[in-house]
Formats: sequence, structure tokens, C-alpha cells
Amino acid sequence: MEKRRLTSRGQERKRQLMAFAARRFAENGYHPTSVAEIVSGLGVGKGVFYWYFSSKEELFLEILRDAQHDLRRRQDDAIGEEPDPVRRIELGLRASMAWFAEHRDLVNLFQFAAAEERFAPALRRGQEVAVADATRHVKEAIAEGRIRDGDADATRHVKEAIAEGRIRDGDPELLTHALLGVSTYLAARFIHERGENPDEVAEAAVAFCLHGLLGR
Amino acid sequence: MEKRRLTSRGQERKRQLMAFAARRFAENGYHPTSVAEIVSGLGVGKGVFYWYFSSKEELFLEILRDAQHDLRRRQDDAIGEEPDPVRRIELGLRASMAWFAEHRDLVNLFQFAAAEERFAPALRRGQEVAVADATRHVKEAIAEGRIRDGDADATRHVKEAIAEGRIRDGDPELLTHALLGVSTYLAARFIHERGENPDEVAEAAVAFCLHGLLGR
DNA sequence: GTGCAACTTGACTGCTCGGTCTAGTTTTCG
DNA sequence: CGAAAACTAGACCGAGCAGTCAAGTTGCAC
Repeated sequence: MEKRRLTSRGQERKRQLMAFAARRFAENGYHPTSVAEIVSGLGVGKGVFYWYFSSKEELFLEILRDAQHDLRRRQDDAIGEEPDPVRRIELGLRASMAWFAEHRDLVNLFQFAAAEERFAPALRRGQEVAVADATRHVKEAIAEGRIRDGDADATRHVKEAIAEGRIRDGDPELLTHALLGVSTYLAARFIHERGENPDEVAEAAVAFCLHGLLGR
Repeated sequence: MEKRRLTSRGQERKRQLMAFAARRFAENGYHPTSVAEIVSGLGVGKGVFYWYFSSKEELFLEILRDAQHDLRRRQDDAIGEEPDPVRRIELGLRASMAWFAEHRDLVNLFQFAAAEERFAPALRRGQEVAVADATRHVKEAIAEGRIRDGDADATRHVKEAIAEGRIRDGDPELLTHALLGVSTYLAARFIHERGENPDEVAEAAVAFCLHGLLGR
């Protein structure tokens, strides 16, 4: 992976290629979108593409990296110096939903990457740090006694499960992934698919994640 | 879409093709897996493929339909005649997680189909009935006062949102999709990726969906 | 202005793809 | 049996693919 020196003009070209390709990949799929289509869509020759990227796959990976980096930055900015871990989780959730709303194409690329064995490892590697961070907040909330540790008034069935040790109740990493599942799913269905108000959906997501179906 | 009469031998061949293709699609991706690879993997000629399917795309759609039908049957069987709507939700969730655990390849295909514009509509159409069903249980639970309607002791932030009418708290369909997000995500990460015990993960998923992070 | 690195072009290559088609073989059934 | 229907093989086709390359052009440093 040799580095090239790019002039500012070159950097602009690269950004153009990545932005256009991301849109086409999302609309049309990664495989069905050819390099020829990407370059002709920008009105440039094929040589341009292979000047900036060594392969179509590398282009995709670079788009992925950039997107993950941008999302993470947004989350960090939103959380800031907030001392309350539960509130940090909420802020991160809202920031993610807002980012999802603004970057429909990139969310679609995440989804594709997760499904394709070839790209899944790269996706996971990029998410690891963010997940670890969120998990830290969850752990802290548990330590402060803000998150149930399994002794609360659960349904009979859940109580039995805890009693029998069949459940690692309050496993921080599992909870983090549950948050991820709720936010990505709700963003896809309600914000992207139906065009609903991102703030409203975020509100509902936060409420569900904090209180579940049964509320209190 | 003409129908063909198939002998029992023909039906067996068709099943073979679908099963093998599903595995290859999941392992290798839909586009990168060629028809030639599928037939040679089964040691048959290309004519066999196009005798049973009019195109590669139709094969995929048929696999999708079958999988959705099978999952739905599993959910219905699990729910049975259970009168308690909350318990019905729980049973459906558990049944889904068990099915996900057993059909990793098909779950991957769902994920791919969701990401590809070309297949997403078919996926959605198949899910509609199941979602409508689950939503019915949620509605019933709300009607029985089992599910929060927003007056409960939410966090300050959520309370404000409700007061300002910014949140359709307890929207049944949104809650259904939140359940879907949690179950598919946790299955992918913990059961498929890390090989954890499906029952344990299901237990944790149920607990999260019913009580959220804060439990109480 | 000279020279070199950054950038651009688009024809071209070798290959693989989804799908067709013809010439069969096997099964079913009257 | 005989004929029709179900099934199979695999050579073949035109299209389109990712990636290469030789021949430029542009812009900046000196």
C-alpha cells in the first residue's frame, strides 16, 4: 500500500470519485456498478480511476473507512464531556441516528459490507473501537447502579433464566450491540424507507432502548 | 411465470440446486457466485439449471421466498394459542432467534437482499405479513395496558419529548421493528460470529426488549 | 524555459459471465 | 411397445468486465 503525493487538485478528484462511486454503489449495488460507469459518470477516462485507486475493491474499502471515521467523529462530538454515562449513551444514539439520516448511501454500504464475507472483516475492524467505547459507557452505568443487574422485577420467565444462570444479564457488550441493532434498523425502516422525521424516530429509539417494551 | 410439472426426482434436483446455491451465495456473495460454479459444484450441466429456473435472479428470489415462509411457519408454531400478547411476543422472538441460529446462510441472504435495491422490495413484501402479525400483538398488549403509553417514569429528556408531542410513544409498528433490529443484530454478532449459545442470547434479547437498558 | 512529477486519455486485452440451443437420454403412461 | 414429456449435457455466443498501457497534457519548481 504505497502512498502517493496528491496535489490539492488531485485530492479533489479523489473525493469526487469516492462520492460518486458511493452513490452508485448504494443505488445499484457494488458488483453491478462497473468502473467504466463510474468514470464515464464523471466524464473522465479510466486512467484517472487507476491513478487514484489500485482496484475497485480498494476504492470501496476507502469509502468504508472514511464513512466510519466520520460517524465516529460525530459521536465523539455529541458526547463531549458529559459526565452521566446513561446520558452519554443517549447522546451517542441520537448522534448516530442523525448521521444515519444524513448518509443514507453510506448506511447502505455498511449493510452491504456486513453481508459480503469479503468486506465484513474491514467493517468489523472499523466498528471495534466505537463498540468498545459505547461498551465503556454501559459498564460505567452498571457500576453506578443505573442499569439493571438482573435483580429487578423482570418477568417470571426472565427471572427463572437469571436464577438458573442461563443468562449473562447485563452483559455490557451485548447491550451495546442491541443498541446498534435498534438504531440501524429503525433508521433504515423509518427514516430512509418512509422518510419520517429523524428526531422523532431517534426519540422513540432512545425510549425503547432505555425502557424496553414494558416501560417500568 | 409459467408453472412446470415436476416429477419427484425433479423436485429433489430443484431442492439440491437451491440448497447449494444458498450456501454459495452466503459464503461467496450473490454476484461473485456464477451459475457455472453452482452447476459444476453439483456435477451437472448448465441445462439442468435453466430447466428449473428461468434466471439466476429467479433462483435467488425463490430461495428468499422459501426461507421467509419457513421462518414464518416457525414463529406461528411457537406462538400457538397463547392468550397473553406479551408472552406471544416473547415466544415469537425466541422462535426467530432459534431459526436464525439454525439458518445462518439464509440470514446472510436476508441481509444481502436488504442492501441490494433489486431484491429489497421482494424481501419487504415477504416480511410485511409477519410484521403486521407482530404489530397486532403489540397493539393488543397496549390495549391491555401492558405496554407503556408514555406516562411512565421516563427520563427527563423522554418526558419532555412526550409532552411536546415530538414522539409517537408506543407506536406499535415502530416497536415491532425495534424488536426485529435487536434480534437480527444479536443473532448475527453473538450466535453466528462468536458461536455463543442461542438460548442465552435469546434470553438476553428478550430481557432487553421487555425492559430496556434501565430495567428498573 | 526546462524538466520532472502529477495527472489524463481511451483503445485494448484476456477473461468470465448469464443465458441459449441442439442433440441427446430417461421416465411416464396409455 | 411407442410416443410424449421430463430431464440432461456442454459447446457456444455476445456482452461486458476489471485492469493495462503507451502516448500524451498540465502545472509547478528552479
